[in-house]
Amino acid sequence: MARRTKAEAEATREALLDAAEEVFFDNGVARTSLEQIARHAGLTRGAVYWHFKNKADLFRAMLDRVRMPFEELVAEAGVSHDSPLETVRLGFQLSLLRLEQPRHRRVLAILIHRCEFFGDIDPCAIQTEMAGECLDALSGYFADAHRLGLLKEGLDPRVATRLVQAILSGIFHDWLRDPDAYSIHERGMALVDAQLALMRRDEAAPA
Amino acid sequence: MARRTKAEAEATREALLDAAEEVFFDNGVARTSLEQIARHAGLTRGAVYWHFKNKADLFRAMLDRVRMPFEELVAEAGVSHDSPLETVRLGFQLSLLRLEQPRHRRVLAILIHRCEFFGDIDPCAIQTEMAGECLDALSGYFADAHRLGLLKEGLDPRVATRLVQAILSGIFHDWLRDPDAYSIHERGMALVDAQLALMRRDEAAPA
DNA sequence: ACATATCCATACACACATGAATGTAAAAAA
DNA sequence: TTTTTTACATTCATGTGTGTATGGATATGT
Repeated sequence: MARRTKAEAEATREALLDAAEEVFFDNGVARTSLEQIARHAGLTRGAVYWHFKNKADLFRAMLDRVRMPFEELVAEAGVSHDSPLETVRLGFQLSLLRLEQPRHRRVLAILIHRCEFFGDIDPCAIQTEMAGECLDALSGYFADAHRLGLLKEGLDPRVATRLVQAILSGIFHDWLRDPDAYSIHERGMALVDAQLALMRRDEAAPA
Repeated sequence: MARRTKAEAEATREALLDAAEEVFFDNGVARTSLEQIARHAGLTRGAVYWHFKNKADLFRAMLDRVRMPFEELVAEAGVSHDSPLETVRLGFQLSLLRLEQPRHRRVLAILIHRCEFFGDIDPCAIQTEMAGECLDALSGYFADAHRLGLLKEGLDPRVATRLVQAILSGIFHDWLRDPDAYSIHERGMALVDAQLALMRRDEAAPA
């Protein structure tokens, strides 16, 4: 076929990434060929190999459309709370809200449940990286909370950090196995609020 | 080659499963051929196709060597505690201890991080099933704890259940991404003990 | 002791995915 | 306008895995 204008070329690139999301989600990464992705977008493998080096490169590009670390979410919201515990709640809320967007839901489901490492892609390492960013942010907030005397007596801020991180990771994985079963935002916020209530120092006994 | 005795045949079957564990763990399920598994066991694909119908069947057999639900662990321990919260702690402890056995560690790492669905195997469904068993057990224990007035005032036993389930799921997934980084039993028990302490009703105010 | 079923190796046919090579018509540069 | 890139489609060569069919030697039942 003929050459397209720059805007049209960018549109087909996006179409390929959209197609990749859908086919990867339905069939798994390993079981889908580049031919299937191209045909699902109404194109051929020629288009794929023009825009991307290979399957791993396509996969990376697909991930790049959705990644945004924990702290940027809070920073982008622009609201700076006086209490670090409220900041944690906000970060939680923003993270869960983004998960309910179809694109993020699909891509993360692919990353977690529908691919294994191939080429130079190691989904496990990517997950570890994302979890690490989240952990660093949380540990900072809980260290502040501890300094301000907001945590329950005898509660190590590092333990508090790991508890909340584990809860976030847990509801994330559990929900991702069947995203249509319930709203992760709704159930997740109920759990964080309950947990934060448990970890907060009793109002009757200020520092 | 020649026919083997029944014991020898069973031994080669186990050898194939052992080889499958190692190669699946190293290369991922999709990227490993039955040829690789056979050669790693010092055999050929003929042996594989004799003992197993196909790769999915081999995979299922590999899983069957390690599966044991949450409640059977507690029942097998034989210790019946007066407090359901202690029972939860025991179940947690037994689960984490089993995870540190090399075989369980490898197979679960394969199930969670190194395979996507293929043939009639859906790892996601298997995970959901395992999580469901765990959730059912926990919800029973926390319902009992609530009836006995062991939980903190205002703490819904269903919320408590989901919190502990999320924590278990979270530390499980996080640890499995890098099992050699730390002991899941050690860190996991610290978290459960902290969480149970947070959820227990204060001693000063009995029911 | 004989026949047979078992346990595994070897060989074959088939499908399918990859990556590179080539073709091509239009957009962009000159 | 002419030339050169661009943005794909088409074709081809190669490798690799699967499933099955076949063979062969021995353990096992009778």
